[in-house]
Amino acid sequence: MSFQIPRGTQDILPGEAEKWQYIEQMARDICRRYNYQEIRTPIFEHTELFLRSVGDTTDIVQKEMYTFEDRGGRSITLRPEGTAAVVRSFVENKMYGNPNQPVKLYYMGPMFRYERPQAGRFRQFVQFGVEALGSSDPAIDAEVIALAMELYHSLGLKKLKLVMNSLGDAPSRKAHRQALIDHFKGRISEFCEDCQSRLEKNPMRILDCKKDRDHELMETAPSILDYLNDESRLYFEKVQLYLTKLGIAFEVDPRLVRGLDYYNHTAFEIMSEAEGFGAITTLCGGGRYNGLVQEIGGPETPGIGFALSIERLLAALAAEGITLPVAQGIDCFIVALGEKAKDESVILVNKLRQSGMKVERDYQDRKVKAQLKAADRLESAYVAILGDDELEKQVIAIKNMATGEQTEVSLHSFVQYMKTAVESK
RNA sequence: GCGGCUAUGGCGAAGUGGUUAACGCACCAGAUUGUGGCUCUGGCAUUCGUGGGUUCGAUUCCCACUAGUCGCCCCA
Repeated sequence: MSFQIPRGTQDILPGEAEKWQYIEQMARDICRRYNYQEIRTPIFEHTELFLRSVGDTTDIVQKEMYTFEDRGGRSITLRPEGTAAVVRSFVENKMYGNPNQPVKLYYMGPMFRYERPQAGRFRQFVQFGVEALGSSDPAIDAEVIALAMELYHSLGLKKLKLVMNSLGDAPSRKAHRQALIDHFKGRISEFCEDCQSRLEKNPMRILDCKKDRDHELMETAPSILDYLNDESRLYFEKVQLYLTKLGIAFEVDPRLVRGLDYYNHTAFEIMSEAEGFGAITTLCGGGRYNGLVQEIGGPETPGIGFALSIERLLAALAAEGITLPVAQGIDCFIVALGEKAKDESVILVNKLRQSGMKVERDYQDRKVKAQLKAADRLESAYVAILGDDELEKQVIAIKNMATGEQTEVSLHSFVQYMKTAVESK
């Protein structure tokens, strides 16, 4: 074997690609109805953008970025997530000056993270995400979450869990942070190495630790929810109220901490609860990032968004045994026998296609039997057979593959006959 | 970045330190010289991920590499 695909990447082959198209189409249609517009940004950005936005203490920045120097000596990074670039573009193109606020955007495309591949984890994966910039109305938080849920529901997923938390605003976080440090400080030596280093850098993440989750101090640790100031608390309550009014079930998990530094207030994850899904169950993650636009050099602008992986969405569909209604099969297969008939079939195939039908023929010089077999394999609804006999009479035989019935129609009425047959099917 | 398991034809899968590598599916041909889905017959891996080692001999034993897979960390 001379070449193989790079680790953690995948070819999406025919048969599978149709599912992607179906999902993408569904996502676009939902965005249209929610009035989110597509934005396409480059696949790479200046490294500095991600250091600033994602946060240089995060795992993404510390060990997962595809960073390289280009020929001009610039440090370039393949985007590990979508929000940074959208915000960069928002600022660079002065979308904050757009009279239509908030600016509601969506994107779909590959992201890159240098990781060990695993079930549901790839080095190149596709994210669909939305960002709403310019509003701090809790209704937009609920709208963004509803949009994600609608996509999953419209594809038939049922076994989902929406988990919510509020990370609060800056003063709330600061107070909570201090409370956490005070809580763990005395006995931090009883915790894992990671947690020990988290104590000063980001004590909130200790709560998220899988290793030490049973430690008694975890139970009694101060919850962010108790440290939210009035403004933050009311905001979170309003988001929950709206979700409830929308009939979207959720649970509040005060331990939910998102991996990127830029989040505040609303944080949420949508997870699959399907049996045998594997270790990674997060389908979608998102939250509010009110300081990010300013961090990137724009005016103070609130924002909220989410990102979800199409790969994991497909895995969730598979886990729930859902088959997407992707069209398969063709309308007509033209079997041609003999040189003259083959010459004629070139034209007939073209005519059918131009009138909207999905049509195929033989290009392998196969015998009748094999051509019929090929038609069967392609799940063709009809087969049209043209040989010397038919050519002489200026007719063509049409066989309904489901019933086996066969009739002859004149060549000049062939296209019209096929059209009505296919449409009435 | 760390650990477990795996690597045989287009796919699934058995197998043994020794001159012919099961089987199933798919595919091709024929039985049916102009008609598919069923049946029958035949065909289809100078070769067992790559490289090296042990051995008289390795697909089978050992090592490395690569890849897949599952898990840890973390995330989408």
